[in-house]
Amino acid sequence: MTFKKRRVKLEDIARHLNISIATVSRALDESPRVKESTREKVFKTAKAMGYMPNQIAKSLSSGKTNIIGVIIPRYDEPFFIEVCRGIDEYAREHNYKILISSSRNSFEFERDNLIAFERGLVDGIILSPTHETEMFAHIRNITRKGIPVVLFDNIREEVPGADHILIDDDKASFNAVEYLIKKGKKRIAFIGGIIEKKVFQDRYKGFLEAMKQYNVTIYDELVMHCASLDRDLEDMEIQNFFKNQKIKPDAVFACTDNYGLLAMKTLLRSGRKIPEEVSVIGFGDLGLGAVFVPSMTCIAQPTFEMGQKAAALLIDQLNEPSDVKHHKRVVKLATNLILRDST
Amino acid sequence: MTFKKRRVKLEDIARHLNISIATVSRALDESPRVKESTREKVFKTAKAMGYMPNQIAKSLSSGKTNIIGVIIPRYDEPFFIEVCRGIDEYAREHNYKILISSSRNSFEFERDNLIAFERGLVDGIILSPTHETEMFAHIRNITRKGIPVVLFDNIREEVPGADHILIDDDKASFNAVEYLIKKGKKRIAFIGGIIEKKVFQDRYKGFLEAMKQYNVTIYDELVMHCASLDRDLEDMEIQNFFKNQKIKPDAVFACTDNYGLLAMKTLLRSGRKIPEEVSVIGFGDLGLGAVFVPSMTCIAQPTFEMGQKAAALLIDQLNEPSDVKHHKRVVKLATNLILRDST
DNA sequence: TAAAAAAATACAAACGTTTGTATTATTATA
DNA sequence: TATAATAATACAAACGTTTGTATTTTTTTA
Repeated sequence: MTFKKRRVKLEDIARHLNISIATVSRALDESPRVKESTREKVFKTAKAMGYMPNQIAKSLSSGKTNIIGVIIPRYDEPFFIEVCRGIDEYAREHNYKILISSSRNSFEFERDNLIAFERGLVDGIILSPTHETEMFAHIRNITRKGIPVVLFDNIREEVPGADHILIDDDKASFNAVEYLIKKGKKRIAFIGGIIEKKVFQDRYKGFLEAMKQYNVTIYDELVMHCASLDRDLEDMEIQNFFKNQKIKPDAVFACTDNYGLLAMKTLLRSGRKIPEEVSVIGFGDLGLGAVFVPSMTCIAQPTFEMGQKAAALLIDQLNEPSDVKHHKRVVKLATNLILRDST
Repeated sequence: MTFKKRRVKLEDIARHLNISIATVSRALDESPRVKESTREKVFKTAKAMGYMPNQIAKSLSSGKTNIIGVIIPRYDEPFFIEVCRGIDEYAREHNYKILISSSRNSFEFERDNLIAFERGLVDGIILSPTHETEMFAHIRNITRKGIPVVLFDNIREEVPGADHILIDDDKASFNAVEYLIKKGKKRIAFIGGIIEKKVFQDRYKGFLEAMKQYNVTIYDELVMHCASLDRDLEDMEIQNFFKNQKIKPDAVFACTDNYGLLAMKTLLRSGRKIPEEVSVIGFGDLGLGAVFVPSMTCIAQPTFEMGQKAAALLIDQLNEPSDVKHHKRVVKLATNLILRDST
């Protein structure tokens, strides 16, 4: 007998106890305005009738949904998932839920997602812009409406009114490459990512700076920027990169941990010895860098903390009285070079 | 000047054009009940005033949120993320959003999440039960209220009214182990997962069946069930497993791809040759099985499709007229043994 | 050109809460 | 015991839509 019984609402409780809806509402809120005995009766009846508050009605009435919208470029990137975990953890502790949307590396999707979020479903937004995102007008539109926004990871342009969280990619790369140079490496290969992406520009910059500062020759043949957005294609690209090199690199600096692992795989399969003949450093410590044989040296980012911090900044904005002019904050997080067997 | 201008609503458009709210609403809906010229005026004004419909009000009025709630045991498991991607893809195509919540491998959290979803925030729920989930009463509570539910992956008990999606774990394991046996392996090690989890019980069962059917000796020392819920601990457990074995396995069947990779890592580091001395098969093809050197043979599950199917079943339930008695469906998906260098 | 039919629009209730204000019931004070 | 103070409750508007029904306007028909 699948007869769908109507949801119990405040009115039902009120009618049953012959009191007003307002009193029921206040009783359930433990307001001091209702008599102890009434409150007890209401609780008992609510439980007996299986009352469940209607979140939507609550939200409409209060103007708050307690949902944070999160937009990331892709799901199949442990970095973003880990950030989401951080956001989720902090959010949950503060009574917020998160609604994750992928922009699928597309500016169009990013904008559409943003517009969807603008319809009052979320109280605030945490966003990691895609590499396609050149114009930030769509984000400014949101902040201008007074909707709190926190940006992270790939920020090409600062948005007035939004908070920003970044990694010092430039410096992190510099340190890693410097480390290779000091180990005596002369032919250092660089595997970058989509060059339109600010983080990859910065990592490249750090590489260049270190090479120049220590006067190490940069071989064009040993520099590539991965353009693929798909795991399988990345693999192909990296294989091709190493295939016909006349100069054999004695070190590889890869701008993601996946690139690092793919490089190691390709090198090992072509018979090269790691780290004896060639060292490898990856960026990020979420893939299987620690499990790979040999394990991979890499730059660890505080990914989870990044998410937590993003959530913290957003919720902080949400708690601001609306007449306070929000002061834009830029948070820079530090990285950490983890030495393993590949160097 | 951060003055928060009030959201534009239907009323504002109505007043501006001196027509009724109902007409504005219908005009924006392209209802045939409004005159062409009126519709045009409304659209123009809406755009000019920057109107954005209020999703919450819409939901309250229509009784639909167009949100699907998804509960998974953990985020840091590529399997679940991939399923979520599948759900998201299908959902998005059908104008639904997904709200993901992690139960953190805890029954308590799972139940709490379910209760949160019961508050009318989501139209339906897709859930993968934790290993702790023995009682399914909390899920039955939901279906009884007429809220559509689809379960996947770790289903210990069928829930009346819910749809179920599973993998034929038993058979997949049987086939993999049979493959090892036919290759002539005599000392096959088994690395299982939390034994409370139905999927791991089934994978173990498949292993046992194959071993018995072909009369291969099962060495207690070569069988373990990983109990950890944390990546680092898993690593330790597996290292310990191999450490003091008197019998050296000539093959390893691991119940997740991560276990498989950890096993390969441990074996390689202790100087064993793969596949010459020992073969390894993993379950799942989402980690770096293809990137590892040597690459890992594994049982591939249609993870993304699983998510799509789950969303499809759920949305199908949502579209059912509410008086139709829903017929519970059980969908079983097939797996595929991918041969690589580790065997 | 008046009545009937059709088209366009307006009205008002509903969705399930919250919350400010008004009212009633209770207790304290003189 | 009448009155003031306070406690408890009820009323009603508000949140921003949707939608069934009533009303008005326009068009068609005789």
